[in-house]
Amino acid sequence: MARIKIEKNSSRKEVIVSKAASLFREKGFKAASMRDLAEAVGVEAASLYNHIKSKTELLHELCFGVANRFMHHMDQVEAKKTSSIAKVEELVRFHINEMIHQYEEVYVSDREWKHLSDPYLSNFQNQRRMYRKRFAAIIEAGIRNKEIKSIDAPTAVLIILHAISGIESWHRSTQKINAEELTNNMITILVGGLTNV
Amino acid sequence: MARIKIEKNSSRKEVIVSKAASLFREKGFKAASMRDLAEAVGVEAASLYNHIKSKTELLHELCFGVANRFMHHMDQVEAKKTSSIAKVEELVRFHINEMIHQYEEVYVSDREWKHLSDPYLSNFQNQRRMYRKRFAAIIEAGIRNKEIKSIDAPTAVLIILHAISGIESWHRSTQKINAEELTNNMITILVGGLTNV
DNA sequence: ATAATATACTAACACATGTTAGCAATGAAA
DNA sequence: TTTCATTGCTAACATGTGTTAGTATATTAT
Repeated sequence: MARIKIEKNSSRKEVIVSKAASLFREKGFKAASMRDLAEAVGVEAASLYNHIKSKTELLHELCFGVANRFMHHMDQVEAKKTSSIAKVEELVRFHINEMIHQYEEVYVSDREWKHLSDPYLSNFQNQRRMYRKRFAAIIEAGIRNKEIKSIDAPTAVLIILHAISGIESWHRSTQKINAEELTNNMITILVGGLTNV
Repeated sequence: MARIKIEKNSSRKEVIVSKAASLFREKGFKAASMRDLAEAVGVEAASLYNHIKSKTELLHELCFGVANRFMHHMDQVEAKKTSSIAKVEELVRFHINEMIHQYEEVYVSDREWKHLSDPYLSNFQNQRRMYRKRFAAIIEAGIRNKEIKSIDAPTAVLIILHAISGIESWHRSTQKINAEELTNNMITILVGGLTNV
């Protein structure tokens, strides 16, 4: 009988969620079937239900796992007593890092949240809106004290977040520059592009 | 009997493709059913097949329609005798414009092409790769003659294209700044961020 | 060793899906 | 008016889906 192999400090459910992340990223939530997932895990489809409640639960776990990490990081950044531009850079660096090292989950959370259903859907959308509002507020503070170019803050946030999600293409490309170089280039363009000269 | 209404200069098939764009954007290709589409068009599902060959054909039409427009525009821009930075700006403006005014199609082409199947899939991916290569080449030319900051050109392309696709959020947001202002802000950050000072 | 719990399997269900066949109504051409 | 191609409808199909029931096996605790 094929059992799900676990590393130490990880439950079988976590294995499933992790494989789900990779599958949902590859095929999309709707196109990825529980039978696909079962095969990736090395078990029959029905067996998955000893560990999870539903397919949607997998999406919850992924989306809110990511959302919570970002929210928590935002708390920390806001609490700091650094310049606005330094805060922006720290947020950007965190995003880039997550997108590089927690690629699958972050990607899925970003692209597949549409398939959540209420009340999770509304909840997630609210968190997202809040996060962006707080990000924009930091940029606006920077504009007021002349650290940052006078631009529309929500637009800047939109550009930054989506630009970073472009790291998806980097992951898929065959001739990758290394991660550090990628980070530096992105910081140069995104943060450099905002900074007042 | 409910007939598909057509405006002048547009076939019934075009009406279907257009409604499909809006539906695929809203729900995703996989989650949007032919019965959903039929309802949006005002007809029974089976009737759609008098006009189209398959659900996938709808995706082809959308993806390659968009890809062809962008390729054609790239041809035009390359042929010009302007500065590199002017070419970049023109490409960016075109993208922004398309993303504002042909939102549904461009969005679907960008997010749902994964569900194409070979040989269309490979073909589409190639076109995409080519487009980005040509875009990067323009930026590299700009770097060589010092118009543009010395950065990794493929990374810059990745940032620009994904940032623009963020206009999706603008479409969905309730408090939109107007389109012209949005365009100017994006040009400022993206093109301004590249320009050598 | 025995009991209890966790985990897997097979079989099946109810439902949604894309699509086809065959036929009826419509509009344009003669 | 008759003819013919267009376009619509109903019914049905084969297949894939998420999920449950019931049962067998493996692991852990006593």
